[in-house]
Amino acid sequence: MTVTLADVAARAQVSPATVSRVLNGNYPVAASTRERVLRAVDELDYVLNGPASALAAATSDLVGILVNDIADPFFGIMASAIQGEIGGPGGRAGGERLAVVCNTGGSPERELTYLTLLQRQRAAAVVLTGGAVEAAPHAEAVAAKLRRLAEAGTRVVLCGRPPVPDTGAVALTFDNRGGARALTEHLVGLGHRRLGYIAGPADRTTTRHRLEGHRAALRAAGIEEDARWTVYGRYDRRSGHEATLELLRRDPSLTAVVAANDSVALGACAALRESGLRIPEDVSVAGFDDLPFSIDAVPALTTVRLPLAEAGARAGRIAMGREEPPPGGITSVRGELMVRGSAAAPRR
Amino acid sequence: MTVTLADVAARAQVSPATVSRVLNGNYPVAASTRERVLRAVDELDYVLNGPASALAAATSDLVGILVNDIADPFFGIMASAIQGEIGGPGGRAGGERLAVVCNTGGSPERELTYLTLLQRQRAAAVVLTGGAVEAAPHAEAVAAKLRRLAEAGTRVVLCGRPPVPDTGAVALTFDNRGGARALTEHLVGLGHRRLGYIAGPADRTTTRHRLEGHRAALRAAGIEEDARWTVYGRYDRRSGHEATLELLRRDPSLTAVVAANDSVALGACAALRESGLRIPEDVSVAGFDDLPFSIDAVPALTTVRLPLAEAGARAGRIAMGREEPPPGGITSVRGELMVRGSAAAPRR
DNA sequence: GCAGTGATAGAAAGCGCTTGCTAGCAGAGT
DNA sequence: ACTCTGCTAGCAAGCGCTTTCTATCACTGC
Repeated sequence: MTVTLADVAARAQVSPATVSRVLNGNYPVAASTRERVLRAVDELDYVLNGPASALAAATSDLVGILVNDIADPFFGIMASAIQGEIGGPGGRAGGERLAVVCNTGGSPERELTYLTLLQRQRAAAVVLTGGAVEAAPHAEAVAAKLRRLAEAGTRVVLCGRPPVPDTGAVALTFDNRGGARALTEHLVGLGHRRLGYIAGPADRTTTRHRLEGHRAALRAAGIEEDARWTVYGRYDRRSGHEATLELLRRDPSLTAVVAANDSVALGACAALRESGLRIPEDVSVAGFDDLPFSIDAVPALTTVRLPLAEAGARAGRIAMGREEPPPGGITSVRGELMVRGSAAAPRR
Repeated sequence: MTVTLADVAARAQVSPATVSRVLNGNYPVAASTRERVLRAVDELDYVLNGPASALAAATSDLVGILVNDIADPFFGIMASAIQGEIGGPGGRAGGERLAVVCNTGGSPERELTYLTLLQRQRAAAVVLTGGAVEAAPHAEAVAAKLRRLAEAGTRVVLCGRPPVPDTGAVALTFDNRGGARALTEHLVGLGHRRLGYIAGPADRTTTRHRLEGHRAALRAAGIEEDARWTVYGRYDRRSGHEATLELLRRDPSLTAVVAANDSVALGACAALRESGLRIPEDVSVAGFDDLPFSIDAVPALTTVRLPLAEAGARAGRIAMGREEPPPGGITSVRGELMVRGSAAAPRR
């Protein structure tokens, strides 16, 4: 029923071996023969059987990209950049590879299961993006999985994610700590002394690093920490909205709200406005990531731009073996402070 | 080097066949035997060889999701919902399936290539999302591909995409025409008579349908069309920005700008503001899709909400054979007009 | 004119798994 | 006691491809 290599071979009057070689192009085949084979392929509308080929060759052309939330442009932009370099169809990369993105939804179990699924498919490479869950049992399970993948010849790249020692995984880490620190320093420089902070989920590396940067800036400015000023939530708008109301309840005198990311900041803006507060006159707001919509907020969001596309592209190239990994397999990618209208000197 | 079924079998003192049956669970195996096998699997840290299994069983557990732009939440939200139902890891679906999203970037060639790649992998199902390219040669090529996929037993579902006749593909289509019409009717009802329209790429079904709906509303209101009022662009913010400046140049007396989607609308807002125009006092703006950030625009965007998550979930279930396809394999999903602050009665 | 040399093509042995069919065996029925 | 039946487990034949090794053939050079 379905066309096989043998059918093509018969039609082209050559052996299956020859057809295989024409298709893979890694063995000399006379031009005339090649043409005959190609014609037969075309006429029969033959499509290689991926599993069979992967089995025989002991390699596959699958590349997995793990993201925490595919509906979040933060990941979408990275995934897009990675995929662009993987080649996938249309990429300038050589053999066509199937770059697939897997949505973990931030769940550690799903992450692990996807990793297993990818291992099962004998993926050529795997790129993990975004913050990792820090809880020890999970972190260790992931490390073990990555080690095993590497052993099986799968290239592993971490993009915007902290290094995982002893796994052979290349890490392009975002300098969340530094970016957050610069951001808060900017606010402090404007004169803010009472700053609320809306953090992400408590067990994520990204959350911790950004919070650490924020606190480092406060400490450097001699501002004493107030436990009421930090609220944990999720990385979405809704969470920013809720958390802001909570912050306002805890301390109505806050002059600035620093959000874990831009979506959260947007939710914060909405909550502030609903509370009758003007931005930035009454309360300044700052985000993180500088996603495309952030510049359209009114006022435009002061935030930290992360080179998502660049980092993704680089991760993609490294995953494809088209670029040298950084020395030591680890490098830190810095963000850039984007000063815009949502943060100004406090007036109260 | 790598552990195989045979290794597990040896360790559990059973035949490979038995191990396979334990793992697939579709054949009676005595409880004691099963347990012994499972223990061996665990001890050896065995991971099934996907390609081998797919080859032997002539099926795979891969489900492909094609999106036009993975960095666009419009697709991200649908993809997320689809993936949630596919089961993937963590889903309540039975056997674990690898739901993968493929980013075509809106390119017809890539779309075709991904389809081939998926066919090559003998995917269990494929879900195509978003508008299709209408150019005849391409549309036909896609139709042929879908037909072939269906023949090979791959379930094909179109989500937010027009039906493709004679392919056996199930279609959950968005009623873009109706939504657009309702939106423009709303604006016209507010008193607008000179409305600019920023369309998407000219060859997309989505673009055409929305534009048709818009024009139908104008016609119904007896408003004569002006060719200057329509500008084509892409589905992104930047395009909205540029197109708006162009519209303003062509006819500074416009009182409303209707955008192809919310991102475009955001760009339009920015351009209007830069041009010294207030929203909605001087110019009303309307979007489409109602993405999460749209409510945070200032003023909040009047737009048409598309049930992206619901449609995606349904598409996912159908792809998994867990829900009956709609009668005739085709159904239209309606949008809902969201009246918000960005559109008001014209003042000039 | 004959061995030597390259260039091409074929034969065949798997790759690791699934599954139809068969075999063994214990308890049930007569 | 003997066949029948139902439950398990094993055998072995592939699934469709890649790749090593070998064979063939046309030249080349002496």
